[in-house]
Amino acid sequence: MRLAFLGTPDFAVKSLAELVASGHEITAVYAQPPAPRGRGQQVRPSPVQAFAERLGLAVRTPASMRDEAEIAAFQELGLDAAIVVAYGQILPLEVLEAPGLGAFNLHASLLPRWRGAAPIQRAIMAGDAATGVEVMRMTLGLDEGPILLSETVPITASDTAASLAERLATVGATLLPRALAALERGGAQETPQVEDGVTYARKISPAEAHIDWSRPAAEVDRHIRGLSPFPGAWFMAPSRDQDRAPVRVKALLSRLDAGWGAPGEALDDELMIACGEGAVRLMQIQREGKGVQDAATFVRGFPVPRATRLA
RNA sequence: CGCGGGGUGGAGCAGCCCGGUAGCUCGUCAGGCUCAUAACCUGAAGGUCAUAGGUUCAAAUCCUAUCCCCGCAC
Repeated sequence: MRLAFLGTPDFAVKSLAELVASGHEITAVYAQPPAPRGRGQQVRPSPVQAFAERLGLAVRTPASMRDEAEIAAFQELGLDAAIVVAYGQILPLEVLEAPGLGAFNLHASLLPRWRGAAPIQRAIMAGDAATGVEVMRMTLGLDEGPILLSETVPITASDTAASLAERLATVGATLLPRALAALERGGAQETPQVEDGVTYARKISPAEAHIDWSRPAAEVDRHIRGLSPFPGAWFMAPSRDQDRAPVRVKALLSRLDAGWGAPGEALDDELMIACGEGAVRLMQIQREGKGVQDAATFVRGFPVPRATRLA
């Protein structure tokens, strides 16, 4: 089929790769414009753009798909279908209706649960036992279109947003060629979303990343894993010298542990921290301005002895 | 010229502000203890303190330049 692929981050790269591998003609790849990123704030292309260019695909990076000329150019492509995976822009109706078969989106949740921007993080934070990926037909409403294909993916107790996203991206990528194959032979079944159980996955705000040790350990643990690695749940740890300012530290991986104490109190020398109920053990740590370290390495250079109070 | 942090024995860090040649936790090696051990005890090896200049009686510590590394809200 003659396709356009719209996507931006790493999550979308596997999908594009699968579509290419399954022999479809990728007429154009759309990605968010290159933005200043990383050290030196150099302008770098997004993962999808970089990948597409390596394959020699035509890439367009319009600032807005609402632009008249962009819409016209898109309509000129003569597409059978458009595939959208984490593109990062709301698409106007003209774009959704331009391809003969329509536009389809890969979404990382079991709709109608977690419509919106941060479904993976929200699913972990909410303690969902499973989530999934779905291919749906795009409509004007936010993630409200009918579902073509769906695959459930369990969430484990050691999943972080990163590890779960990795699996979802892999599974999701395999769904796209299947959906297209069904569409091609006219056998695609589109099931409207149920009205019940609609939730919205609000964008993660930096403010909510601060760990509240007074919450139950299960919640703290999910909070840490759901926000890992981005933006990273954090807390303040007192410096070795008392007269030095406390240090901001991110917890990137944790697990539940058995222990009780005042919220935020270290219950041993190895980062078992008391919560409102129970305790968590921090497994992976990142100090302000530093790289990621496992707990043992971190503690060697930054002791957090029993009875230390974290905030 | 976007911003910030850093380069100290194999690892992670302290020491630098208030100059006087190096410390902590771990690892390694040897010996001991133990039924045994990643546990414990004793001892040892291992560092031109990123590089090059400068100031000074004296620099990891102050000044200058260079190289390299790390982190920046999707």
